[in-house]
Amino acid sequence: MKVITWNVNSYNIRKSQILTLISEKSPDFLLLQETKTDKLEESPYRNLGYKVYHAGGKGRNGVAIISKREAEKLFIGFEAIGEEDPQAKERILGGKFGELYIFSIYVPNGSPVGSDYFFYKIQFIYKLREMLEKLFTPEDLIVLGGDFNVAPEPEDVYDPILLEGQICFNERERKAFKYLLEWGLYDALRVKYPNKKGVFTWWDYQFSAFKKNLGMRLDHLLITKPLSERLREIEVDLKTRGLPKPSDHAPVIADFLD
DNA sequence: ATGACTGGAGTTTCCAGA
Repeated sequence: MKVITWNVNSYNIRKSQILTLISEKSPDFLLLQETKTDKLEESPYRNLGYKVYHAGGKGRNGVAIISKREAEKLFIGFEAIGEEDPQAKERILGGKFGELYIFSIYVPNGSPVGSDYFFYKIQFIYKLREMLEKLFTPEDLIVLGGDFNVAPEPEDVYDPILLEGQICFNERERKAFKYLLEWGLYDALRVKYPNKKGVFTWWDYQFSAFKKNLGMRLDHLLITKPLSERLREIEVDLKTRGLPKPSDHAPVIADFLD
């Protein structure tokens, strides 16, 4: 079973790259973030044998699940914990696929540090754990994939001294992210590569950051223990980030034993 | 040339992204 998560930074601009990724990798589940549209077409994916599930707003946010299997149930926003948060409805989309639960997540950026929006981001991460507690147990087969906008450890940014305290790499965000994991999730990349340095998923469009590998690891596949035991391989798709007119994020691709 | 941000909304500029 192959699962890919990718912040595409606009569905419309990245459409052909998305179709290429599907053709080349044939994922069982493709999780998209920042579709930045309220309408996501279905026919190109139907033709390739995929179902499309999308929750998005005009010009901003937007999460999708493109799946070979049909969802038996969908989870949108924080409805499971009784929250009527309109933003969350464009940032959280989950589906039940047999015994698997797959989520596409787009955590708010939260800039600037210390602003109301920053605290909204922190709360958002705590609420994700609350949602898991309400719906599941850590023995369930769960994938939380997406752009979490948090680099969890010093190895996950190109310069931890320079970036300490900045957005996506400060104590409050790392603490919230760790608390989410402590419910019973494993950071799939670190399951396979616990100490590997220089693995990033986002590079600024400016300053030739990708060429110099000045990036951060913000996109994650968080999985429960039974899935971590089935993790075969995981990689960041640098080729897609290197294409002309790329997203600023690279896809993260994981393969599990069936 | 040792280098230059992108996308969306909606208008010719601003804002968010991270």
